Amino acid sequence: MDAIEILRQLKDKGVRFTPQRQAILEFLLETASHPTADEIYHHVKAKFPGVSLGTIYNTLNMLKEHGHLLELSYGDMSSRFDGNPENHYHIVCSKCGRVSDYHRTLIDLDQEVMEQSGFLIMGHRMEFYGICPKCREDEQLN
Amino acid sequence: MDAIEILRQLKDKGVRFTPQRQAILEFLLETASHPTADEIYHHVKAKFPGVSLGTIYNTLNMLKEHGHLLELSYGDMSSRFDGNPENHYHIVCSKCGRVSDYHRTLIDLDQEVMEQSGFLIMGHRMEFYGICPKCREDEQLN
DNA sequence: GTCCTTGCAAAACGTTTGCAGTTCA
DNA sequence: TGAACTGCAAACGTTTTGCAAGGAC
Repeated sequence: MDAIEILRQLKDKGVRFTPQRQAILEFLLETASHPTADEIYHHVKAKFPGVSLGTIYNTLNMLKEHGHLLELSYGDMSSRFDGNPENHYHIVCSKCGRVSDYHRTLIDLDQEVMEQSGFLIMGHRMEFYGICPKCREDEQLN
Repeated sequence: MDAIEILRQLKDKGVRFTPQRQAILEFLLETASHPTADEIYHHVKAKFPGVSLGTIYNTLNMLKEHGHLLELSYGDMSSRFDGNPENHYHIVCSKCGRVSDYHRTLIDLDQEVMEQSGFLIMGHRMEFYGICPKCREDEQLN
């Protein structure tokens, strides 16, 4: 599903289609880099020099509320955003902060957790923490 | 392992044993509530009226660096801290923000991820998102 | 005695809010 | 036309930093 299609669907919910939103969403869908709000801001600014950070956050929060975006936050740095929020997993480098995707079909635990906990489970997130190959290489050189 | 034992171990790494640190760590170990820094601050303040928030953060960061603490952050609120960071899982209520533990021995994925990704995996975190029983009840009443 | 830690205050940072003007439907 | 959105700037809450005084070892 591309940016235009998603925004058309959102129109039915009273969300307006604006060129800024299109640019933000297109960038999120085409990148696999889990960008921060600031990185999105600078990228969109190339096309729309007048765009503001407030608009970026406005759009990110709107997309998050409608389930088109996953926010990944880690106490020591700004949030990163993942525009492909279907169930997949992340590997976070504790040294450089890079976030990689890990593609693998895991067992479907949601149903089991729902039955055991009484929660109404909407989704899940799984993350592995470690040192990425590049940082391990750097460590060996020093 | 209790607070005193952990702090004794840290002494070998040049970390000083202070009563404030003991109080913070004791609270983290005895509670299952995943408190925020501010909640820890107010709790410790009962014993040490002069303690400052800066000291709380100082201690939390020190414990995190030494692997005695897991920081759980969620873009829309302040970080929560888990003083029992061995592998277990969380269920986060999207309405009230409460974090519950989910105890279950999962398959050991770390080794597999390590082989497939080239990362040196140190640990992982798994979280389920949904609505807790109390909030579901509240919804039905309204 | 040394160096780490504390408490305090100020600063920094990411994010949100308020508002006047603009744009989409 | 009217509600939603934009850009800007100010505000907000959490976390970090700088520094002088105090405490652990």
